[in-house]
Amino acid sequence: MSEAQTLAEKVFSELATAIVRGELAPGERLSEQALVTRYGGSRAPIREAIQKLEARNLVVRVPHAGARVVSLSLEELRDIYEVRLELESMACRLAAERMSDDEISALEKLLEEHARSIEADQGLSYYQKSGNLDFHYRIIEGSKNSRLHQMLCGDLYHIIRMYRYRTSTSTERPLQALKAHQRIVEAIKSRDSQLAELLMRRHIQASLTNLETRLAHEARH
Amino acid sequence: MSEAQTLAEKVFSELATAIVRGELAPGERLSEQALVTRYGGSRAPIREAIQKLEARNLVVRVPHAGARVVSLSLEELRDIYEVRLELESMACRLAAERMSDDEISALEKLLEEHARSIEADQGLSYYQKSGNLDFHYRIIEGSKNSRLHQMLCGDLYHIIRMYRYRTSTSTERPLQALKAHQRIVEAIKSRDSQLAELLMRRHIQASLTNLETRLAHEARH
DNA sequence: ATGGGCTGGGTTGTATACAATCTTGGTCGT
DNA sequence: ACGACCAAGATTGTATACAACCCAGCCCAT
Repeated sequence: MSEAQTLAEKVFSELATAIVRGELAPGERLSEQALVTRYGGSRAPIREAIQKLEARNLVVRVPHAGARVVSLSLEELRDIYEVRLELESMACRLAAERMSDDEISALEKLLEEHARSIEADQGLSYYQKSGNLDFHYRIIEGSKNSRLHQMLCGDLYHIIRMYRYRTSTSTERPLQALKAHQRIVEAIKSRDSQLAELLMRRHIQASLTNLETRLAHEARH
Repeated sequence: MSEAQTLAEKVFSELATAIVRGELAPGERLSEQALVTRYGGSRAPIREAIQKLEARNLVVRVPHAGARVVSLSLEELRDIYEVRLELESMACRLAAERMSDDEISALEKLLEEHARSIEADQGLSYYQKSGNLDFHYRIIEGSKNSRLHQMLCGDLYHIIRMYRYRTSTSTERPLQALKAHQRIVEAIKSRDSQLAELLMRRHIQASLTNLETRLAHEARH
């Protein structure tokens, strides 16, 4: 993802992916000593890495008590999705107003690739893991709002991806999602910002209800 | 604002207020050594404090080059306000749906106090500094969305307040703002979430244009 | 048996020392 | 004179050592 200019950044990066992948369970404690023996170095850069994780809301740190991998309640997760829903709808509206024609045509090509990927049946997981995010990522970039980009990509997506990991979307969703994406791009292409926002809102809301049913299903496990 | 359980938190708190108040100019460099001699302690807690500041986007840190107080371009400031506009409008919509009747009546009383404050002419500055924020703060809390609260109060408001400091609002605005606040509360009381959102959007947009004209005026100074 | 207090171990917070990197000033060459 | 290179100084990143604090387990009293 990024080149580690310093040891602290490197450790941070590795820990972040480990948390997102679920290799470190939510609520699990992060002992500085243990991390030192595992990743090498000394406690100073490890502490810095942990603090960077705290800044991105991936761990919770209480003074004199240590750091734990964040463990979100269903309410908190709902809160996050609620915010994401609003921000990404906003991003889509702005993208419809601000994306260049070149960016839009590049986006169309991306969706064509996705369509082929899905037909091949092989790239189903590829689409879901990287492609879907890639689409949303481009929309966010298209908003031309750096702070919005930072909030969505820096702070929220890690957590969302973390909780999406276990809820591998059903086989039906990729097609459904692709169609939604196509309609969104269509709206963007015609510079209909209101429609673009509305479509994105519904698209994300669908994924939210999807997640909720899965979480509810898992809760009664 | 908060009780400092550790030296790092204390230094962080002091530095944060210093930055917000403009005692540390945007772009000014923060030398760890200098901070040690000023605030006491050693470099470890100072570094931690600086990192906390970075987490809240109050300073920018580049590896091996040190930390500087954030200096926002007009575009970045516009981006931030754009996001705040959306999030706080959202908060107002949610507040209209979720605030308890008691909270709403408490809000009404707050506005009555503000009205008296303004009439007394004395509390004009009080209103602007603390009261206005207090109103918005209660709306945000009323949204019952913890992450939204965190983003608006934790990340965005420090920066907004930092740049509002020099642009002391004109004497006319408090009255105008109070009226807007009253209309908003009215909408909330009647549980008209759409109207509440719209009113809040316009209210913030007004303050945004106000800020923009002041910044433009200052730019040509 | 149960609840409260205390003590020992371990963890985090802080201080100091060393290494790696950047910056600044000067010098040299063109 | 101007620009590039180089070295010294200063600053940040990292390592190690010490102090303060929390937590678990045990003991004792009720």
